Amino acid sequence: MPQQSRELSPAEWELMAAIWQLPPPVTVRQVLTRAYPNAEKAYTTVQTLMNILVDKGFLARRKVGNRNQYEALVDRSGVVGGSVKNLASRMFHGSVGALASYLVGSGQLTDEEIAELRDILASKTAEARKGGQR
Amino acid sequence: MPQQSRELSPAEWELMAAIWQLPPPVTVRQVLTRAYPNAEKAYTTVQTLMNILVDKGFLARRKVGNRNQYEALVDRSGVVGGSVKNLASRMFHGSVGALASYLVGSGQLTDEEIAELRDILASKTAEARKGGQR
DNA sequence: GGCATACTACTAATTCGTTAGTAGATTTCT
DNA sequence: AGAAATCTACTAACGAATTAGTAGTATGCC
Repeated sequence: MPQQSRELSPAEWELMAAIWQLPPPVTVRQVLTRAYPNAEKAYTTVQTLMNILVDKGFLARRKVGNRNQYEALVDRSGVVGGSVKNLASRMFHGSVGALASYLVGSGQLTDEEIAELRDILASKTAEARKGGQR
Repeated sequence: MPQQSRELSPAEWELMAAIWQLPPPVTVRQVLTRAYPNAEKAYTTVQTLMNILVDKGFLARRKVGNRNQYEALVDRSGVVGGSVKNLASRMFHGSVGALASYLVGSGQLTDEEIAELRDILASKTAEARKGGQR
């Protein structure tokens, strides 16, 4: 039975990234070609992984004729959010804010990125002020 | 031989978090007590993991008498940085900035956290302006 | 001195992730 | 039609992570 919303392993992420780029539904062949244009992985490897993703509840599989078609059951931002929360919980006692602070203070951002963030935050702040607290 | 700067697994992180809190050097017993005050893990489990951490180059082990003492060889922020880069590379094509943007835009931050970030960024910006472009 | 406790080194079992092969059915090409 | 390619289902194998037990040695308490 399908387990709910675990985390994507690195190899699984590579496949899901390709699947989110393709128009649904997708086939094993399409995912293989998109994710590994130079056949870095074997067809059956991708097949196995996609079936695991079905078991885990990330993909739906539908047999059309005697071929399988797959469709994403989760969207990218949801999975990203889960992974981020996971990282934050391990490293910052679950505080996404602390993770964000670390990033900003870590010196790993370019000046452009810092400026961009400042703008985003300015609009957020304005928004909060306008909307009030609900 | 000691491998260099891989990533910490979840269980390994728990131990390192305890080790970074304790004054060096530490013993297995100290780490066990700190990380698992209610004996959630067995003594030998922690022992095994700490020896693995030595193999991986995260800890140094020194035999004093016939007891082992351990000392961290990496600091917390370095490991955090590595994990963050790792996450960014998998989810945002390696862009830490994109990860930061996602965090700020994701609605996972409280108003206080947003305000705090805004302040940090403001000072960063001022700093950059003062330093000028070299 | 002897019993209990503690520590070390070693081994083991289980699970998960990753990769891919094989067998058999089906489809397609010539 | 017969050969080649493709697809599915199943199996396998290996490494890493996690957890812990056992045997042996040393330490400390009464």
